[in-house]
Amino acid sequence: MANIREVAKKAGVSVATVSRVLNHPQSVSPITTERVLSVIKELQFTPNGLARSLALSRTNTIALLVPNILNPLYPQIAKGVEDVTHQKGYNILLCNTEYSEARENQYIDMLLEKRVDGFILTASQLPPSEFKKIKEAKVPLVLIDRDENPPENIVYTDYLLGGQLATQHLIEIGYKRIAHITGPLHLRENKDKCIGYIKALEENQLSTHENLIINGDNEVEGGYIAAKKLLSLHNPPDAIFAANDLMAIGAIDAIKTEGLKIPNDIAIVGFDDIRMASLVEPKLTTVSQPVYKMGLIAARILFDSIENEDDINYQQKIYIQPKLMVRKSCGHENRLREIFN
Amino acid sequence: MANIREVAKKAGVSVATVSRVLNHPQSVSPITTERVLSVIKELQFTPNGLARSLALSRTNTIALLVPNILNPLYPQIAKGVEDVTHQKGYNILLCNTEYSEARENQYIDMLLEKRVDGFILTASQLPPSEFKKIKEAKVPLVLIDRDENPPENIVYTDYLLGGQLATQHLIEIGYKRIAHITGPLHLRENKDKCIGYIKALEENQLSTHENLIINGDNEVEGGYIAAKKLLSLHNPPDAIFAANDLMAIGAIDAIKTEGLKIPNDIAIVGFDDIRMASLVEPKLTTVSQPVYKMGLIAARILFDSIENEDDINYQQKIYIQPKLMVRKSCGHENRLREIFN
DNA sequence: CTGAAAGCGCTTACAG
DNA sequence: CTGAAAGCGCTTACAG
Repeated sequence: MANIREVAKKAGVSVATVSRVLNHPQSVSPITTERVLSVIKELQFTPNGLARSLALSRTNTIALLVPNILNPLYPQIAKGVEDVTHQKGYNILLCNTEYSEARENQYIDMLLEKRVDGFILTASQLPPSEFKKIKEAKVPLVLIDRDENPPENIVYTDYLLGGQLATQHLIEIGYKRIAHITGPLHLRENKDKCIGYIKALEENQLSTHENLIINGDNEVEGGYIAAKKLLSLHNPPDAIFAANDLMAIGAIDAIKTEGLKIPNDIAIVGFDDIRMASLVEPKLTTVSQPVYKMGLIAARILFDSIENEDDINYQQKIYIQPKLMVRKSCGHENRLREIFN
Repeated sequence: MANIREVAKKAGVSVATVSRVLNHPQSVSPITTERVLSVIKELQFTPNGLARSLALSRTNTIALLVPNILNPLYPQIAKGVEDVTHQKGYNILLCNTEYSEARENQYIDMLLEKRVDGFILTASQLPPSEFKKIKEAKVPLVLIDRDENPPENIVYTDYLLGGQLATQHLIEIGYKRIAHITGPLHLRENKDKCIGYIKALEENQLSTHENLIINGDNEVEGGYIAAKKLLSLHNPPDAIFAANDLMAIGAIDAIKTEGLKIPNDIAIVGFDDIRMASLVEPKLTTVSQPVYKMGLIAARILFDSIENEDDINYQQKIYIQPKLMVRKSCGHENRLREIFN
């Protein structure tokens, strides 16, 4: 492949001039520019971005780490990030951490070597000490749904509020024995949802029952298994709040296979509002977070940091308000009817 | 950030030795190695991958272009690619082309400048002439579901067979007026599905009706709209074959809002077997392609090419056999009962 | 408006 | 086992 030297030679100019034609065309005479451009075309010269990045200390590439691209949440975030990134002329290095701290760490090292201009970490598992590597390399960083509250740029959904909203809604409809299927509890977002759930119960003088709180894995299968367990209780719940939609959908499946009706026999509320939520039967009442927008926002914050290196110590913290999407699975219609009768 | 020169100085060796410790440790004396390693740790030296790549002409990065990461097919492909890629110590640059030839082109130029070691293009829209850019740069390339049959490495599902399988199945159950909602017809895969559909009808002496073939957009919404149109026909179909599951799910939604029962009033078969397919009500009969595996295979072929540069002219072509997943939405159970009664 | 030259930070063939 | 030096392919401050 042709390099800048060959272009310069063939055009009868210095490599400096070729470089200027590419980067600061206004500083080169039109005649020269034209000549160089035609040689570039003739030789099909594609400038070497590695050399360029090495000289400029800028790669126009950012890293996006997600725990599991198969969870429909993350493609939405990725899309949000990409829409900003593309418009800025950047590329995204995408990594799946599989919720593994080791893999996340390993990827961060690779990415640091590749000199990415910034990081967006979602649901990061890393101990704060590990962020130091990134900070010391002076690479801007944005955390989405980090399980703590470190001194970094963050975009965080108020999951505690979300858990409250879901539970409060079920309480208002009239349910008394509300179960909760949690996500993996080492992630703060899941702890927060659970705390919100308990808080709502307590605020309404409802007692919490330990056997009504079951751990799930954030997957359809986990929701299925958890719901089966709940249904086999001596005193089964009359409603379930699942910490994500995937589990809620698994729970719906389990409930149906037991021959029970939703919401008549048991109500269910999810979390995330993935597209599937409004397509299952009955349509799932769930807590919605603007995931695509969170990707957008995270990317914008990241570029803020990239473009203002001086502000390295200025952090932006965005807290997202989740919203309840009332559909069919919570049975609010039936209950209203009961009340009116 | 420390560079290799500072490490060398502090360790009292040459930069060559530091480089060797990093890349060929067996060629350096244990004592020296240890000393260098400790300085590396002390200085928190992170080797500059750009410089390394520039010297080696290898970036350990491949590009993956998808038309729309929000379509659940593509995260599965991405996962397959990533699993191989991670194990090889490579990273993925992910790009969303939005089915736009311009955007795809633009990304390919950026990626070529960044000197990626290989490309995986899914559902590429590019005219063959554009592949030349990649070929001339001698960058290995694998196409997944490319809309033609170019002289490249390809992984292609036999969509024509898939279309036949779906339609044949409906015919065998006993349906006579089978409609087809197509995907965008400028993509070969959608043409192929449609041809398969027609072929199955013809092979069974069923006539095709132009108004039973409706264009869709591969999205839930498009399926919804298309189904509405079909239902409003003077002589509506008794079964629908949708070119993808998203549209099939949209169609199910439309059919339900019309107060019709699936499959009793009208049957439906989709394509792709996305996870949602087995979670909607009724569970969707669909044609399955092993998408994750296709990602794996594509990545393996790519690494074959990357690791055997000499074989640049040797192309692998993998044709994937789709499989029919019979569930509830096609009504095969009801029909069987009819036959037995 | 243009060129010569230093610099970005690595790797490795060659010589010892 | 180790070092000096050339090379990878750019950019830009400096001088003209």
